[in-house]
Amino acid sequence: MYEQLKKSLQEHVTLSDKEWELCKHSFRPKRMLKRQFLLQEGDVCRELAFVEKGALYSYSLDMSGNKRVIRFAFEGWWMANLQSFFTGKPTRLNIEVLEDSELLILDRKNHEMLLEQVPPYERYHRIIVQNAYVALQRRVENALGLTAEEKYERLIAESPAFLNRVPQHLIASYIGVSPETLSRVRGSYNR
Amino acid sequence: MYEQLKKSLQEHVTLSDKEWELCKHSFRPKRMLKRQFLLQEGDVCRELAFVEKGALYSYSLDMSGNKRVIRFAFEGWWMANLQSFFTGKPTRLNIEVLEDSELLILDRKNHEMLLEQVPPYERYHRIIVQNAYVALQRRVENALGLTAEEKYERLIAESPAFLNRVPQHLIASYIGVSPETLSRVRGSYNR
DNA sequence: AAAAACTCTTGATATATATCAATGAATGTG
DNA sequence: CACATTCATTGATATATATCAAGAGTTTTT
Repeated sequence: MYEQLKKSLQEHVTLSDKEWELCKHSFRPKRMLKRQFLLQEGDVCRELAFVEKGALYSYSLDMSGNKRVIRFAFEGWWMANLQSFFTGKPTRLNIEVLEDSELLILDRKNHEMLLEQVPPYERYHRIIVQNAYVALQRRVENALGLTAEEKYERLIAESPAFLNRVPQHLIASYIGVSPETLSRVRGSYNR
Repeated sequence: MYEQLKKSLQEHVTLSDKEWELCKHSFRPKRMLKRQFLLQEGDVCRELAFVEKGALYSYSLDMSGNKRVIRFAFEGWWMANLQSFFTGKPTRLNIEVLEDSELLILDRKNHEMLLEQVPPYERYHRIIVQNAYVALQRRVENALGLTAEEKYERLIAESPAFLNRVPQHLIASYIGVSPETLSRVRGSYNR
């Protein structure tokens, strides 16, 4: 149940057994089924979720009620709305379960306790957020000013794993094109 | 010369006098003039820059040679290409001086020394990157799927300071529209 | 097994925005 | 001060992509 978490921590920092036990017991396991919501628009995000198994995605709804996918999270990834988590303000985002999942939930109090008590945990978190920032910046570069075809090519190059696990219309939303356009881009690809 | 840096640190963490001295002396001051380059495409980013005074911006060049603005940095902000800084690989970005500037430069060795030696510095960095991540995610939301007019409205709402200090064509690039379109959006606004 | 809901594809049309081009204003430079 | 750059505006046109609409194939639900 905690394999992915342990693996993720060990990839970036070294923990004593005692530190690991303290981390481990700060999380609460939670199973969720496809289509369930981890967070809904208007809620305050009070917890961080670590994905042990399965897949989640977050999105906002535009004025016409269309989903605007923000990001996906698979095994070994974190998911939350950090803005709401840190500010305590209601979120504009929904987090929905894409595949039946096993999550490890960490509430704010425990998160802060770990940051204080376990220095490698704070280091881990710095590195994780750093990496997420770099990836996100790359995404901004790919979102602005590219054609639909270029966006799709870059997705294939940079995040091929998404293609097998995520419905095409969510991919379309993620790269900021309509589902029809993505379908046509893919169509012209096969010729 | 170190006012902004001290202010930025104190906003997020508490440092002993000794820790502050250690931080301070790890930086190297550097003056730069408008149009000079802090980093050029193909270079490896080996330093973090903190802006004491002035303004910088980073951008990549698309296939047609047009600038694609990634971000701006004013007093109290950090600037670097983190991807290149952490991986040691050559950057695709240019960092150019927008207004004559006073920078504080921190090389990788000193950065890592501070992370090790000064716990509040690591905490500061975690928080800074966290905040940058939240801001960047907001930007992705604003970049994808909005009309030119909506993008401009959100920029006014969220980063009004940019408008006074940055030429309009760079703003246009930053929000991902052509300079002509931005000009027209602004024009229709004044009526 | 039938019905319902979801997903992808394909076609026709509309539209927002890029592109091309010219002009004038503002700014910097020898 | 003349000259060259840079910058913003405006018009005409082209084009990529959204939107609207229908149908076929899947998957899910009852």
